[in-house]
Amino acid sequence: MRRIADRLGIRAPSIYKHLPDKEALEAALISDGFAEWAELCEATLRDGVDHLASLGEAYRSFARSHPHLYRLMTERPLPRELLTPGVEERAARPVIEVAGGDPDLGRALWAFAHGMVILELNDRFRHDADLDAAWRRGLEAFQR
Amino acid sequence: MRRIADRLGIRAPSIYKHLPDKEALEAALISDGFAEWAELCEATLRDGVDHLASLGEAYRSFARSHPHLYRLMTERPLPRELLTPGVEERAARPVIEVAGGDPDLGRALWAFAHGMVILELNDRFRHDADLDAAWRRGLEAFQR
DNA sequence: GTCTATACCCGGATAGAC
DNA sequence: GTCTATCCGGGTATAGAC
Repeated sequence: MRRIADRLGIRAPSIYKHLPDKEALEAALISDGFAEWAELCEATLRDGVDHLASLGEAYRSFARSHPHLYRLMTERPLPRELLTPGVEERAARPVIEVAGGDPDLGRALWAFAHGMVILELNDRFRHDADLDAAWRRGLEAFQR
Repeated sequence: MRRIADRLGIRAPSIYKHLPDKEALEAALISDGFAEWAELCEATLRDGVDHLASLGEAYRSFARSHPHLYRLMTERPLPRELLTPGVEERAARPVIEVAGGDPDLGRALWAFAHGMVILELNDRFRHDADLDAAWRRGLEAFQR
């Protein structure tokens, strides 16, 4: 709360005049994150050729552009009661769509993308690992 | 440190007579975790039929049996200088092996398994999701 | 809507006696 | 190798003046 207040140019206690507590602040950030991700997806699928590869690139790029937000969105159970209604579904739809409408395959694909991204953010791959190649191999597997 | 001391039946400061600091304690736990995982793998691959499916099951079961240890092993960069020499490689070998010796495919497979496991631990799947089915779909993709 | 002052809790770690 | 007492930094959150 103190660091966020710093960025806003105010003191931490002032935040509580706008939002009830930290959880509400997180929920607002997460809702915005889902909306941004959904827009990114919709743009990507609109004009892309290889939808699977494009979505993979978009996913990795989103996570690397907003690493803290990405963690907020994935590292804990979602505060669903506090989110903007419908954002979660809107964000999930493109991934299921690219999985041919199969929710189980969609979750497997999400798990692969999330695993690649979070292990990269956590610096858990060996530094000589070729992550582009790993992404390619994984997406190839899901292609067929 | 206080909670660990409680479990040991001593006070927190006593830990520092055995280990220099928290990082060293974590490294010791992580080394043990890698060793246990490697043994589990070696047993699994020794007598299993479908190696890929068996390893997937072993991975998920390991993570669910030791959720905090699993997080310790994956959520931050490894303190490699402090680990028992060779444990990381020994733990990684079975996954690369089941990926036909291809390190890139091995990393993709690891990412899928880690993604499935950590999203489950983080309670990030919808509660009506069929995780067994998602695991099956993902492993099928990597099978071919 | 902002501030200052502060309460309260929890974390890792150290000093020094026994 | 254990203990008690303590330090110091960090976190969220509240009270109450302006």
